Amino acid sequence: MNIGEAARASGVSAKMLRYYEETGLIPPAGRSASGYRTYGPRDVQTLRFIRRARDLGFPMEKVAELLALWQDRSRASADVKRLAEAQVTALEVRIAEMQAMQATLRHLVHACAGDDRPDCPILSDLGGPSAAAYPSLAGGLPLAKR
Amino acid sequence: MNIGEAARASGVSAKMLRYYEETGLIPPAGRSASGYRTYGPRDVQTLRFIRRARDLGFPMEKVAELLALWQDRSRASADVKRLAEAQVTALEVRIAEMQAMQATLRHLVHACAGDDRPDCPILSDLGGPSAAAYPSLAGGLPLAKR
DNA sequence: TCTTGACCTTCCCATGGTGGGAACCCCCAT
DNA sequence: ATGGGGGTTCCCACCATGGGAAGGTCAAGA
Repeated sequence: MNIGEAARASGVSAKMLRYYEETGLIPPAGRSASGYRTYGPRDVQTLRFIRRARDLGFPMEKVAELLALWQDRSRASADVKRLAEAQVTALEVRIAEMQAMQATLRHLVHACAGDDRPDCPILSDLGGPSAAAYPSLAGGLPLAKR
Repeated sequence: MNIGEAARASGVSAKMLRYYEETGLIPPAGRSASGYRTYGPRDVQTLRFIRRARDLGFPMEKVAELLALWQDRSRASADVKRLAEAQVTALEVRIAEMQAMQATLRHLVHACAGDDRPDCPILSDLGGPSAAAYPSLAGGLPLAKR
């Protein structure tokens, strides 16, 4: 299989395949005589594993750990579970942060007339000197990706 | 006020202050004879506005729009409200994605013994050929920032 | 007056994952 | 032999932020 086919079969883009190889997440693929990367069904399986772990929100670093455990036949399932639980917690934190933002926003939206007059509690709140309950310490929130 | 003091007073780091200026979000600050940037209470208020909008998860682009509306005395509150509502929706989407991940993860965690044996449904699921309900199309999720 | 330390300046680099695209090579079918 | 659809490497951009180097400035205390 060439890189494009492996990408289609695994759901990981060719671009990412090269990147994963470069960063050492996966070992260098074999090469054809003319320098093309070649992949087997086993590689595709590994890539699918990675893809799914990413889809569950694991950062690359954790994906690497999961991958290592997956390939270690003498692993303890407790180690895997720990990673998964940590991810659940990480998600919880992020979700809570965003929900706090949402609560504040909904409150403000509710108070805004939304007509053609300039008075707007949303702006006065953002601009005001008040200490207002801001969810601070949030993340940059790259809203919308892929 | 020098940049450090303005940073402390507004909650925006000096680094970000320079960056906001560079990208045109805020106009260039005045300069002292020796080249130091100088800020007044009004600037601090603007910075606090920006900080709060960021804390509500607005991306820079939207912050710029909010800022423009804030400074436009003839704005229609409807425009502000629209922006805020869009942000609520954006957050909703992200939250839903993460909750889907969490649901899948919790399910898997629940099924894992978490002892010293190697058998682990989490790994078999990630590695398996099954189509399993993966929340795909999620974000990169830069977990943990600031 | 001189030193010291806390401040400021600009400039470059890194992050995390991903996509875009240029410039070039290779393989197969017509 | 030619064209199109692969592949390869390399660099750039995103978004918003932090880190740090190299050097100029300011104010307080000796």
